[in-house]
Amino acid sequence: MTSELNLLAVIQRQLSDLNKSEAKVARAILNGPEEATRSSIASLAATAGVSEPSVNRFCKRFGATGFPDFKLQLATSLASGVRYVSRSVEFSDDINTFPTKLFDNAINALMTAKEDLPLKAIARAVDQITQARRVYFFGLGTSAAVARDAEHKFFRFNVPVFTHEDPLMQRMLAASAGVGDLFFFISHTGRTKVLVEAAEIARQTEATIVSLTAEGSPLADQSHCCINVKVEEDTEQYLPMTSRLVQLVILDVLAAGVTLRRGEGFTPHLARIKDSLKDTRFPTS
Amino acid sequence: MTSELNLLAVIQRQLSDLNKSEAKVARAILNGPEEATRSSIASLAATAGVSEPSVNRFCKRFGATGFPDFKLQLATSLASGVRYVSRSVEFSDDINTFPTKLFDNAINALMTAKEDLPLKAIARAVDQITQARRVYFFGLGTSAAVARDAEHKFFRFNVPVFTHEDPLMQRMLAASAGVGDLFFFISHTGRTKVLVEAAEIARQTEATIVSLTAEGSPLADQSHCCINVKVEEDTEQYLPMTSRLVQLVILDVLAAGVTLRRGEGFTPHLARIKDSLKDTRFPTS
DNA sequence: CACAGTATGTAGTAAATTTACATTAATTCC
DNA sequence: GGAATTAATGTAAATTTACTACATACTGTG
Repeated sequence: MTSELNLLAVIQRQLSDLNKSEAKVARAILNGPEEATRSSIASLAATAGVSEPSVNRFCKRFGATGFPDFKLQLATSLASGVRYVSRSVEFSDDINTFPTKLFDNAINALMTAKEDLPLKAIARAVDQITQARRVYFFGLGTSAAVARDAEHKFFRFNVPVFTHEDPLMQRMLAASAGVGDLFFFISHTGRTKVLVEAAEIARQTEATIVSLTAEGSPLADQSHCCINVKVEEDTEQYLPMTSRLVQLVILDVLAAGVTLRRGEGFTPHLARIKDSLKDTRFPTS
Repeated sequence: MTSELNLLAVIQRQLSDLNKSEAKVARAILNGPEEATRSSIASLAATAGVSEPSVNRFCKRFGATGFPDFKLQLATSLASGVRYVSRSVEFSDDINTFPTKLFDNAINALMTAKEDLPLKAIARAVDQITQARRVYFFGLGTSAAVARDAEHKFFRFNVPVFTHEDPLMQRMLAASAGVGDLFFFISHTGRTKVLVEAAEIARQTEATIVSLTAEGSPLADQSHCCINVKVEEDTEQYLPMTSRLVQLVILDVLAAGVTLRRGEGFTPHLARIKDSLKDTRFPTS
């Protein structure tokens, strides 16, 4: 009866506590959830390689009154958009399956991140950015692109923003920093040597260090304010796919925070910037 | 089978075109949709004051294979329908509300985009990237950051990838293109003049033009293959916040597609690149 | 090794859904 | 306006589906 938002995750979590045949059922469902919603108890039992009552018992174990009720719950849970069990792309995937998987993983990551946002750190970062005289966004690799995005966004706020992908430039700027300078480091792992070194250098000045990175990492240790993003990146994947999405949205949040801090009087300024782009575009038919 | 976004709306719309008893069923369902998903065909027939086959016919009329299938669709539609309200940030928002709103909007955008992905265009783009000798990712403004991200990702695939934010460089490279060159243009509006011009120039060569942009835009017109992203950007917002997220995930999809095309034999190559980054990081405690 | 307890399956039963057909209502055409 | 035709609805039987009670097999323990 407890309408669980997220049935697949519950099943996944309890997988180890299940009986042999219940586990078979669980795996069959996790393998093809939407197919399961369309199956009869007989066909699902056949797919799982168990008897029909085993399926029925499985359903009751998960709080349903019976198989039809379970299917309903499953369908509802699936419809809420996302496969909560993050699914990695297999070589057997084709064009009909892997795009959806990647989108699901992305959505999943954002939903998970939304669950416990580090609001205090965000609020603090907004304060510090608002007060800063100059803001430097530093990242390397994939995070460089995130930094670049942040630059474009924050540029709108009249704050002098700078980005540099070059570690040497990052070091030099860090070394010559002073009061009012804010260094915003972006890194998924928080362990990239040259970036951490730049942070260490900046830390010896009067500058403020903010980072968007993993909790407890060397980079976090160097920061006055660390916005901690917990995203379990699929380790089979060879690139941080989902974490950068979360980083981008968090930067959106910071940007929105700064705008709100500026108050309504600031809106015309944004409008002016937007208008200035008008002539660079072909008019809409 | 056409998974309709909002079944109740469809029923409401067709209400006048229905037979007497079908209309009774429709009203019964509209009256208590979630109750309907829990009822048997008999009890719903009783509530509506019609016979069981009438209910069955009603279900088939709305594209279901039968009553259970209809209930499933209804449940799905009810579960997903709720969160389609995108909420914009107000000046009255505080730290507890606006971060969630921004995350919701982002999640929404991805969910909506996932609903109808242009799979044919994606498949085609994967083909063309796989075959290309060289790939150029071009974007301006926010899309430049997306292009940069794509560069990092696709670099892993042994394809020579290039990005340039400078419109002049973009023009020159476009002009000197030839067979085997692929230009991948990224633009939310598809109307940015200098970018469209670069596309026009490239179009006059033997190069392939792929774009990730709005359907029917000038940029799309110049492309051999256009991946169409429909995201209604909140016009009150002064920046394309959500569309770039969708663009990024679509580029992930393309990258995954290319990897799959390469086959399993390619995995060691990716692993080698990953290993090469090892020494640039502080080891995990 | 036997016993208790649990897990799983078999078979029968009840329920729900669908199909085929009969009946009634509505519409058309002389 | 009334027979003929077509569509709409309902009845009842057939079929599929799900559930229950019970039997068997398996697991672990004294």
